[in-house]
This record gives sequence, C-alpha cells and structure tokens, in this order.
Amino acid sequence: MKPDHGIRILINRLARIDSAAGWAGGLNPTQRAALEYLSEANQFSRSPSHVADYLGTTRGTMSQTLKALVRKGYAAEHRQKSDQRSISYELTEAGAAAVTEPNPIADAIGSLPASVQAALKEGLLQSLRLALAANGGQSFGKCKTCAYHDAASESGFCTLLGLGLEPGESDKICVEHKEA
Amino acid sequence: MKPDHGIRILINRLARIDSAAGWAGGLNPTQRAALEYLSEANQFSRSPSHVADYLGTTRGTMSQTLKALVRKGYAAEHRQKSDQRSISYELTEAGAAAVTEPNPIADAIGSLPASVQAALKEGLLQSLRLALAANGGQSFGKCKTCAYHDAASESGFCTLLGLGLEPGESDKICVEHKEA
DNA sequence: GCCATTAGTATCGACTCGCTACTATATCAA
DNA sequence: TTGATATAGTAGCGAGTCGATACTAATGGC
Repeated sequence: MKPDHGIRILINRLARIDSAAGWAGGLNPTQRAALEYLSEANQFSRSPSHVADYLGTTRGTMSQTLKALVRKGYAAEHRQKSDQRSISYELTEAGAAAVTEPNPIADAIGSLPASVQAALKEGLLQSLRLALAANGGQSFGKCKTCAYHDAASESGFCTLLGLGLEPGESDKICVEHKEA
Repeated sequence: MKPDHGIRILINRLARIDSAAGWAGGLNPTQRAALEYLSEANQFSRSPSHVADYLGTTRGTMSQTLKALVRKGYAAEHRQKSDQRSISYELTEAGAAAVTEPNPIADAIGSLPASVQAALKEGLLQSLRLALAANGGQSFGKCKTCAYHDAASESGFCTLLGLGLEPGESDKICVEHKEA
C-alpha cells in the first residue's frame, strides 16, 4: 500500500517556509539551527559531533557550519581539558541575542489555542521519539528528566559523569540523557 | 518577552532528520519535495513559479531544481498552448514511482494512534494557514474544496477558468484555490 | 504600437551536503 | 611499553540549494 506522506509533507513545507525567514542577520537556516541547539545544550553536549547527531547531519558538515558561526562572531571555540580531541562551542553575546529574535512561524504557532499547541507538541514529540528509535539515535533530553540526575545537591549533580552542574544547567539538553 | 520557539524547533528538527533520509535514488531533499508537489498538483499548477510559491523559495532556484529533475529522468517539460511563456512539468513513470517510496518519518507518524495523527495534522494545518496569511501566500487547496469548483458535471468543472477537469483532478492541488 | 507586467532562465558567491582521506588524541591489550 | 584500534575534528571534492541580480521572450492594457 502507498504510504501516507501527508503529515510528513506538511512538516517539511512548514520547515521550508520557516527556512526562508531564517536568513536574518547574515545567518542561513542551518547556522541558525546549530545556534539554537548550542543555546539549549549543556557544556558536555556542544561539540561538532553532538550538534551533527542532533540535527541529523555529518561531523564534516557541522564542523564547517560551526566554524562559520565563529567567523561571524556568534560563537567561540573552547578546548576541553579532559579530552584534548573534543571542542565545546559556546555562544557569544551576539549569538545569544540572535536566537531570541522574533519569527513569523513561531508567532503563528504561538497564536493558536493552548489546547491545539499542546496536542501539536505532543504529536511532534511522539513522532520524533519513534523516528529516533528507528535510527538508533539518542534522546537528547534535559538533565532534570534524566535517570542520572540527582536533584538533591545545590544546582543538580550528574551521577554518570560524577560532576556538579552549573546553575540552570539542569534545564539544558544533554547527549548522555537517559529517560528516568 | 522571549518568544517560545519550542514547537518551531521540533518541526525543523523533524524536517532535518527527514532530509537525511531524502537522498535516496539520486535525488536530494529539495528535488524530492518538488517531485512530491508535482504529483499532487493539477495541470494549471505545475510551473516553476507555482512550485516556488508552494515551497517558499524563488523562481530562479526552482527553475534549476526542475531542470535537474528532467535531467535525471523524473520529470518532463510541457509547454502550454494558451500562454507560451509558462511551462507545466509532469512526472515520468520513474518520478511517479519515486514519490511512493517508503520513508522512515512517514512510517513513524503512521504508527501513532489515529487520534494523535488527527490532532497533529490539524495543528500543522492551522499553523500553516496562519503562516501563509502572514506572508500573503496562496492556500494551494484541492479543487473539490474550492469555491470555483462545480461538481455537477462528469469529473468536475472549474468555473474560474471555464474548463472541464480531467478525471481525478478534483483531488489535486490548484494555485487558484479559494476556500468555498 | 508602445509599455509595463509576467514567466522563465543564466549567472554569481556563499554555503550545505555526503563522502573520502587525513591528523591528533585516547584507549586497550599483549 | 608498544602497538593496534577507535574516536574527534578537519580539509577538500563535486553536486546542488539559496538569495540576488540581470537578462530574454511573451502577454496584455491603453
């Protein structure tokens, strides 16, 4: 039987229309998506490999994209002490400002009834979970919903890495995330 | 206030993951999206301009993309008699086959409960309508839901163009569509 | 017949994309 | 300790999208 591509095509079309609006500030849509991920990810999850996994592209492409962001002043490289091979990118002030800019698609969605928004988000999340499971991908959830998260200490503690979290970091995305 | 980009980012991420799977058969994701549109649009709606409007890109880019599809044997050009400037593209057999191929994201969505799928589709459609209205874009609906559609005759009649429709065409997308 | 409009295209520079090949660091085992 | 192997990041290739601009050709109004 012919598969029903209807919803998939709707998602792609919305993303495409959003892309057309994503060229603001000298950025292109991919660079903007990477920037948005960096703003949501914790310090252990901001390497080229991680961003590539999250966005479904390759290390090579993402390496170039991140270097472009640095060149444009939206991000900065930061070599890790623990593993000299890996690099953690972080947003500059300009980068942090760019991700909060208004956006027509976000506005359109925001003006929908709350119940419709909730149903939409739930449907998208379930689709994403299934798609990632089929791909063998990671969940990329937030620390506070993670099985390794210990909320007892001051600003949270990661029992997997044996490290304390920075303030506010329990609300960030982590590559090691495992649903509690 | 900082806008909530959550749902927008989910949509983009799903589209991005889908894109990675969209390289099958020597096509790239954009070429596939154009092919999918051509398979759903009626004979008056398959020009470079129309596909560009539908997918939110420019005539120049879409012109190149459609020529690539012809070069690869998935589509064919067809000059209109009425207006010698415009071109209508149509799918070849290979093109028609390519749009029915299975797809991991479509499968994931298809395996969700019917109620979740319905809510998802409804939320996406409402978002799309608002986004298009904000952009001044067309609705691109199907003939059978159009104010100009007269279902009395054999296979439908377009009262705007004053033309009879081909069999099955009332289920196709039209640029001139106006919600009844 | 003139002129503004429209449809399609060619070309430019920047960039993504998958891919392959390479370097440097890290890890593990004999 | 010394390989052997895996991992992180990158450079470079060819194809092609993308916005932008500048063109040609056909159309339609006046």
